[in-house]
Amino acid sequence: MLRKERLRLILKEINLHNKVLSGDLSEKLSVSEDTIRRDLHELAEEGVILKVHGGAVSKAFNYPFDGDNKVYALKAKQQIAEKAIRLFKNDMSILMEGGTTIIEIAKMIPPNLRATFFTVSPQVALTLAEHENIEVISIGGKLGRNANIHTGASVINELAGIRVDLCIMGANGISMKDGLTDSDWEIVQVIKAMLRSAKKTAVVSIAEKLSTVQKIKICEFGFINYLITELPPGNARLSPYKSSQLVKL
Amino acid sequence: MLRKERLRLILKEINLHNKVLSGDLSEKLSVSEDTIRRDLHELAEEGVILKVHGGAVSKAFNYPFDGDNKVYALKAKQQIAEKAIRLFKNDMSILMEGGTTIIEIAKMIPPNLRATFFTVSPQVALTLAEHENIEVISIGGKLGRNANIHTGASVINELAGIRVDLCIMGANGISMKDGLTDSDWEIVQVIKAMLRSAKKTAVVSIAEKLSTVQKIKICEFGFINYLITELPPGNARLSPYKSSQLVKL
DNA sequence: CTAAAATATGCAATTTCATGCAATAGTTTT
DNA sequence: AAAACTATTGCATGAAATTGCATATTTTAG
Repeated sequence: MLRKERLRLILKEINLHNKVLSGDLSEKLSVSEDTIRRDLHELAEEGVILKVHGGAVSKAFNYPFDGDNKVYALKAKQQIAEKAIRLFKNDMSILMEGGTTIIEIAKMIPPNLRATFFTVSPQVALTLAEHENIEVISIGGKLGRNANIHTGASVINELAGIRVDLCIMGANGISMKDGLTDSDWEIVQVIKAMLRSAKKTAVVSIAEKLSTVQKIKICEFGFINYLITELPPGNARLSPYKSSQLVKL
Repeated sequence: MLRKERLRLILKEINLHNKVLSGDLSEKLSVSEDTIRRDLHELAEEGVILKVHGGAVSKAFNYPFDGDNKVYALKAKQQIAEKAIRLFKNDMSILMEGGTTIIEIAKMIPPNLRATFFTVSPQVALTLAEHENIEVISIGGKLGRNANIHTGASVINELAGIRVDLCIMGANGISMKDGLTDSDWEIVQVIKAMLRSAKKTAVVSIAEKLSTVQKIKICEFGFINYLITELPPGNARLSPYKSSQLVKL
């Protein structure tokens, strides 16, 4: 059998079943596993499959959402993400909310970080799943209408049962006087539960949201350990925000 | 024999069988392998074939799909989706597994359908979320490494607590003799739990997977109410599949 | 942490390939 | 028709590709 022929069969098998094991292919195609590995390596180089320990998986299956969506204020959010990942250390457990900023953080996690992530956002879960060394646990529940966040009593329940080192959350309104606020009651309930589950909490937000207030209160600033914006920590617009334990990044 | 004539025969052979071996041709046409190689080289220069180590393959043979992130056998999966949504009625509760076929179903749900969907797949959840009138509930848990499906004890637990009208699932291996099979133990556990939670079960699969068997058994065909492929229900390839309650779509 | 599985890498045996060369066949020119 | 010339072919040789095995390393699972 020609090598090319074999490569094509492997590709077909992967597209058909979403994943293959080197051992199975070796048996089916009557070549050594070494050869299969070399084949998979080549297909992965071409970018048509995704090689994993033990075999390979279909790429289309793993990235069906690599879309065209433009993110508002992407650059600022990436700057925020760069700062946020400095808080991550090996073997931490980290709870992530949802939103475009937090997805940017998830994308930017260094590949060698070894940690456990909890999240209430399917998008964040999928983004996190692309990293080899991290374990992803979705807190499931009713998918909220407005934001793509799991909400409802089951989420609150599950969150009550976990304890993480760090919680990363966004906030729609940030002001020193009124604390963190949002406009969606369901989401506020979830965020409150997240706060209770975390030893430390970081709030990420583009500067544009500073000094804005939404209808529903999440918490006072006293509960927040880190405030991360795209501004340098010394910027005048951040000077109103201070509390005994607040660190600006 | 004229060289031109030989070239024509070689090309015909490749178009017929999608591949040729230099050795075979040498024997069949009574010329040395060197000559065959020179012939193949020339045809490859013209761009009509693809020369590979050991012989040549047809150009169309090279890659079965064109794009980057295209779904394999998309058209067939869309045909399946069209049939599957015929099972959906207002006010049903429906449990969906994951996979590219099921995502196509989720995309194709009619906008006016009013129903509750449960799913163990973040991607399916997000796809479902685009429909106004349906409620989406994620069954959360550890995100599996191979497929993007929530797995683990918590998923089994949660599934044990729900009862739905219909379960839509894929299967990697389908055969009348061995029933439904898959290759991932974690996923099989989840699917088994899904089966227990559903009053009726539909299996969707492209015809290519028929008569294939994977390592781990999910269940016999007797547990399945609907088998949905892209083939018409009367197709001969479906005739082996029959049980007292099985409906083919 | 430890043991088992999977992987990467170097190596050797085999097969296939490219190239130069000479012999032959076919074509053109004289 | 003979000479000159070009194209084709087979063979020899060294280069390159392919594959399986041995071994060291990495990854995974318990």
